[in-house]
Amino acid sequence: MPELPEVEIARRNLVRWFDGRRLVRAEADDTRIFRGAERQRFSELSGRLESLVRRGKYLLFAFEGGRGLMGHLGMTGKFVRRTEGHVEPYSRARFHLDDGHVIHFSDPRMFGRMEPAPAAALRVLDSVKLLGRDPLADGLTAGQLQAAVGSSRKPLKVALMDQERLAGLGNIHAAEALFRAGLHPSREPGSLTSDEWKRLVQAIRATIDFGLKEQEGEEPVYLEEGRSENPFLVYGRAGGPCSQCGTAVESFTQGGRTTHFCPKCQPRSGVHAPKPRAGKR
DNA sequence: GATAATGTTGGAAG
DNA sequence: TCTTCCAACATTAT
Repeated sequence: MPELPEVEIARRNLVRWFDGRRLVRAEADDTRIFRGAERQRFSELSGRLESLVRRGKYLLFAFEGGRGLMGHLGMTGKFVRRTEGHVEPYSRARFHLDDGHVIHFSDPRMFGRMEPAPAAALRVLDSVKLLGRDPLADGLTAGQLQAAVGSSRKPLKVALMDQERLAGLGNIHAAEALFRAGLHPSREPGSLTSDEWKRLVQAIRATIDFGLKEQEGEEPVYLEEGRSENPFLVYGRAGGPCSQCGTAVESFTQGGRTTHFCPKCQPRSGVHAPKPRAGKR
């Protein structure tokens, strides 16, 4: 369920877990997380973790000896640290460290991905090289946001989730950022005023900061796991009161994903009349 | 049982 | 060719 903040927390945890330690054995099950990649090269990884870079929702591992790994958590992937001998459910790949710990890549739905590649080649992997600016790693100004997203003719929220325009926002955090900015998800990117771009860039920062605070800790905490209440401002609150004005939060489908918004705090000004949707056959 | 879920991709349809 | 839509991936939770 990882979007930028969750992946960044995963990165920080991994850096901490690897700090001062050596990878003594890497092994992975034969599952679809490798897609077309060469799984056997996963087991060639070893030694110190020299760098771990996050680009959007992707993690780029560089190990001693120039070997590397691209990782993506998909919808349900996570890295957890266990002691040697523990059986981790849905563990798909494992890093055995020299301190008795095993870092598992656990992913029940296997939407995540692993691709071993020379460390120097990671940034030019097809899926990585096309990524847009990363708001946290690269910084983001209102002008840069406008340049990246303003030319899209898709609805604003869909454009924000386009990883080639802006890397890292997913369904939850795009909705949250739009709520914070008071912008309707269906706004046309080209119609935003410079004041609205400023509001949006600040909202994106606030959303990411909130997500980082929300997720920090030893274990990845996802919404459905032991989370007593929904920590988000609008996401998942359809039918409930808006946290700001009390109006009922609404939801609709956009770009194949469910979008939540407050009709009062996020007015439709500037929205084109909704295109009549073709009925399904 | 039906439905939907924090992501990405590939192919069909327009 | 470009854009849009949708199924697929595999599992859990409501």
